[in-house]
Amino acid sequence: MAREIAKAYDPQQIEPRWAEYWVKEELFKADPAAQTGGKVFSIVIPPPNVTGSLHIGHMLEHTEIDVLTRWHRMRGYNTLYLPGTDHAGISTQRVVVRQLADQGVDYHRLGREEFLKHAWRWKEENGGMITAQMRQIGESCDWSREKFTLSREMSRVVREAFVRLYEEGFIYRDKRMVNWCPVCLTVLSDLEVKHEERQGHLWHIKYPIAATKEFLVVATTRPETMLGDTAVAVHPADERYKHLIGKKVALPLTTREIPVIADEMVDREFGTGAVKITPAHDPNDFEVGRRHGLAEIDVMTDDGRMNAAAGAYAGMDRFAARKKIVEDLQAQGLLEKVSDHTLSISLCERSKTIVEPRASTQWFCKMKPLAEPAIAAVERGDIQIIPENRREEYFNWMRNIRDWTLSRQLWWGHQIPAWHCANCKEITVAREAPQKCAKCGSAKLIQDQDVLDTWFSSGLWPFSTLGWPDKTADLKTYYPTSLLITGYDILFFWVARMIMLGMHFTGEVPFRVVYLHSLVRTASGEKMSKSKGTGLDPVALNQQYGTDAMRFCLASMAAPGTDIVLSDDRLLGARSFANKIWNAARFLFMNLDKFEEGGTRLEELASPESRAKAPYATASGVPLIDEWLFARLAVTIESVNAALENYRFHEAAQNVYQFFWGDFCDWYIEWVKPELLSAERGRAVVAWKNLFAAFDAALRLLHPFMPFLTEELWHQLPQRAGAKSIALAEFPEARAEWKKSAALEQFALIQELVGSVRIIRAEMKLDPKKRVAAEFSVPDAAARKFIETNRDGVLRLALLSELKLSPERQPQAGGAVRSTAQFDVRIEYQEIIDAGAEVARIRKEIERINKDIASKERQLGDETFRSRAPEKIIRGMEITLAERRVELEKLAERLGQLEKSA
RNA sequence: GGGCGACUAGCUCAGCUGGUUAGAGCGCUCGCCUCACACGCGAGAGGUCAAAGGUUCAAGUCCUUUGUCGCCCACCA
Repeated sequence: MAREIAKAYDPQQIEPRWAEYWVKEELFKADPAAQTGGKVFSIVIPPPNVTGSLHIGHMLEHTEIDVLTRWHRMRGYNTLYLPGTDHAGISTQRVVVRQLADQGVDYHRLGREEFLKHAWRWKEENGGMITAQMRQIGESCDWSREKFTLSREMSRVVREAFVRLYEEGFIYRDKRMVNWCPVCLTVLSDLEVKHEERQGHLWHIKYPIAATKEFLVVATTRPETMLGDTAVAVHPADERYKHLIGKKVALPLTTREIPVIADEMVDREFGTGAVKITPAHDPNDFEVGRRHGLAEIDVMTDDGRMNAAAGAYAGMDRFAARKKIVEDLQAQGLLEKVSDHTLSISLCERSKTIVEPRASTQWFCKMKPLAEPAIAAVERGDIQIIPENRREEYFNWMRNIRDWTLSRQLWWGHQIPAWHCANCKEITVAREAPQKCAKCGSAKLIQDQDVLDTWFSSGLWPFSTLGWPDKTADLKTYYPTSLLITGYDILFFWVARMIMLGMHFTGEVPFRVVYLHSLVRTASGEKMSKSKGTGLDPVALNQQYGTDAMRFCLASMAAPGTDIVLSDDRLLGARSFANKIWNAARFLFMNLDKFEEGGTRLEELASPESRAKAPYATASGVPLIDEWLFARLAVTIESVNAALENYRFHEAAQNVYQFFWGDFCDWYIEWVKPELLSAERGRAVVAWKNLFAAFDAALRLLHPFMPFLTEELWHQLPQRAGAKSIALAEFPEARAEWKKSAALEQFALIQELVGSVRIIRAEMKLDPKKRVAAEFSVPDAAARKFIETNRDGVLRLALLSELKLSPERQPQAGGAVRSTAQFDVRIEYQEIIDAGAEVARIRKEIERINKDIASKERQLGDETFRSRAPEKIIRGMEITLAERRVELEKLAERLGQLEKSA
């Protein structure tokens, strides 16, 4: 029965149906009992960045993940998603903090419990939204697992990991220089600090030398920190200052006197060669201070204002204080000069405020010993990093790794499992809250208020989600996982730490392959970001183009190594492709009744046994066109598989596109149309069977890329009883009996035949409806034979009224002629063609061929080339050369005729 | 200061381990509303592969230098 489907593909009508269906039917639920012959594909999924909604970057990532997962699933793997961890903890907090601020609530005063209530509520609401959006874009993963993240179970895992690392001596507590954000009121890891070049000043300040009228001039970019100076350092070998070492200088604006010390770290060339030392506010100075036993005077408050130690400046904002101090110094004549200076400032990645280096007591993790095995694993190839060039980046960072600042002064996150004794200050690190202090027995224990960097728990994800520290069946089956896909921007934040922690705790790598995808950028090349307002909204694009189009577009642009700039053009192209598929299906559906009248049940054809029978033969064998199409299909399947195996999504997409549009639609459907409607029943049925088989295979081939569209069409086609989803159908196999290279060559010649007539028609500006007679001269007898068998198709596609075949080289003049090495075609037509243009064209062509011939003759005549080049290249070149010569000869002949008749 | 990447048709980009006439999509030109599709069909124009050297029988592809743009890392006051 003929089926009506809409005239154009409307994603808004189709797509919403399926996302929920997939999840409801639990199509993507891992099945450890599945008989997969040990074929397991487990994939670690990065978290959606829960700052409100998805952005287009997620689309790329999840398209890649989903393509690979569906592809594996269709090929009989037991597949498992490990949904990404909540690294969004901090961004969640940021959003909630902002919202609270809008309501006039101070986050820091709120307290942990109260704040978490707000944060959880927000996360419930928005987490649900994210899940819905993920569904909408075709992600079939069950995001409810994400709730695991901050659950009690996860806390247990995090504590376990923390305590173990502590007991093994990796985690320690220390006072040292850290990056402090005065707005977020927390310490930041090095990775959370961004650097920026800014135009600043270098203030030269005169420090009076005690008991003299002299001054020692120091240069600084941050005058406000001078209030915390506890020394001035010079280079020990600096002749200018040697005599001052050990002397004292008066610290201006204060009553303190500070020593002049000698330290190698001073660069004699920079500034004045004398450096003020502020151990509490500068990393270098901190080191120097420790070496020389200097006091560490912190002159600032947590929120970046001057504290009591700053004397008269107490209470002022650090930048206001800077201004005032400079003014005061000037007033006292202690400011020698101010010069311009370009400096690199440190900014908090989130609040964009200038980070204040501060000495502070924090929790740290020793990284060197964790990094070593992680480096070795990548060196050995136990973990493969793709693309290759990121390996170096990984090594570079890992070899220069520094200890990791674990603690954060936030309410949101996993609280550090350490308890401080109110009595004796002893710290107890434990899995569960201890009853009393191990040292003094006091019961007055207070848990450390700090939380762990979210990347700590994220780093445990590949095994914590599988049940670690217990030895679970999941862990055994799915760990090490097969693959991690993520953006290269979190290689260090997340990937490196998962490798280090994974190897440390499980003794095995957490994943075999790390595929680092590109970042999607805006037209102006910026990284897409919500906060900058440069992100494309996937939901809006969804409305505009459809998810399948978006997915296909992203996949086709996902060449590894370079970033992606998304454009409307590409999206439109992908939408057109979706529409093309839809319409090809529409063509099938409109004529289904004719097929079914033939007595074959379509649903029978959809069985694997029937699929093996394609292509079907008529009484006279399998038609060339069908052999050709299935040969092309086999080639396409093979290249798609190869491409996906190597994460070359763009190649896979391109191959599918080319096959479906170029081969299936443009040639196959056009060619078999009349056969489908043929009065000859048997022939029509065979044509339909093959068309159906090919289309069915093409749909399955396309499914990983365009899940919605293919699911819809697959359901529209009759399927066997109990068939649930195309996602569970087999991915097409490149069957050995499909690979007919002869058919590929033969049909290629026919395509050329048709093409050459079309060229002539276009050049002569023939009325498209006007059929003309063509004369082909084909010296090769075998070729003449298969052209003869396929005469009808050529007649139709080339719009010919008549087709003459001769074995002779075409001698006659007149009409329009086109030649290749294999054949000539001549079209007789009374209207005179533009002889001048034709002559010009031929001359140009001759020139090109001449060049080519000359270059090949030169190479083939070269003994070194002949002795060194592979046989295949030489043979190929000889054949091509022979063909070129024939072409040249024909062109010259034709040119002669034209010139004679002119 | 280190490290990495990009530079190929008007535009956006492919081109994996060097190998016969460098590709695609969009745009443009010409002709078509041909009963699946104008989100379409057929044809065409358009490139000294950023520059200069080098290695090689052979270079868009490997090496060196230069230029332009971008990114990442780095505690120089």
